[in-house]
Amino acid sequence: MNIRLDAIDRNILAELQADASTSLDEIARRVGASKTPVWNRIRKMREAGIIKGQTTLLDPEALGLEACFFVLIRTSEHDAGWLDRFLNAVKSRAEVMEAHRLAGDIDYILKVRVASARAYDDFYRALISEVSIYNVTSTLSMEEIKNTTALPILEAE
Amino acid sequence: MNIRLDAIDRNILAELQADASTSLDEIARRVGASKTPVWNRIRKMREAGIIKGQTTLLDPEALGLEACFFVLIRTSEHDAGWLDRFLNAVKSRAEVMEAHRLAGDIDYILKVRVASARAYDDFYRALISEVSIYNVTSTLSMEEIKNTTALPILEAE
DNA sequence: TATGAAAACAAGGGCTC
DNA sequence: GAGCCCTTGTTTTCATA
Repeated sequence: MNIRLDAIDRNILAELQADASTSLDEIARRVGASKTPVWNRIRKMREAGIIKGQTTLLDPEALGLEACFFVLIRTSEHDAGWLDRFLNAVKSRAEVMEAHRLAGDIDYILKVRVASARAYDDFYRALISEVSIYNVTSTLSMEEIKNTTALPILEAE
Repeated sequence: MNIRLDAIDRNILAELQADASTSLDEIARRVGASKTPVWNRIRKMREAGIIKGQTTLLDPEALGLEACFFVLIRTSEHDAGWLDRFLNAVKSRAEVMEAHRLAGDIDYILKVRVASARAYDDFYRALISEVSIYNVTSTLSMEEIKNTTALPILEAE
């Protein structure tokens, strides 16, 4: 699983993150190598799990997803049954784009995309009816300043 | 820019989100249409801005990005100069994956991916030296429960 | 006449030497 | 690093409702 990445590998990854539809020839030209080695590097990084897959990015607003909420959750319950129900609810709902367990006084944070404030309220009611939650703060995003899928590529590991 | 999406369009988008490398033939088979109409629909949705592009998803840990922080920011300053510096700092730093302006008592939230707590501290110091911030809460993610780029495809708009 | 099936073409990925 | 093959994206043509 662990392979060391050199400067060329990192450049290839940066190109693939920027646009997955860039042709092998073009990537090879940009990183200063030729087709075969570039393709072999990509294959190795895919096998090593560094490259997880390709996806198509869509515009949320064009799909009618006008609202994005961040949900800060504090809970008093930490038993296995509660956790199972919570994880299941979070993973099964497509509105939940992201969910993290946090260190500190907030236990969980969710990022939820929905059509409207009304749709968020439906989601919220469904969630708290499935799992009891001590304290929830729902915060509407007024403006998406930045949202990138491109991970920073570190200079050296 | 605005086009109405029917059930087939939405199925196509769902397939493309799940895996952008799926071939046209395969998508056509799955949505119950043939190649030409599927291709025309994809082209239209690209022109309409619904499809924004393709990207490659990488594994953060394999890239040495072991730490993910959520940064809750309250600020006392809201003048144009401050805002410019803040937006510029956020947009130019590759560690910042996501930034939103919020409604409510937290003004901004950032999601930041870095190699370590130490690297986060470097980022944090650089940020507050560029822009003065009234109150910052930095929270480490202990576990990424869910993280998807696939937007929910609503049944009807 | 508009839509989809199907064939033709071209480009690019995957593989070998 | 050069080159081949074959899949697949892209375009055009043809048929059909």
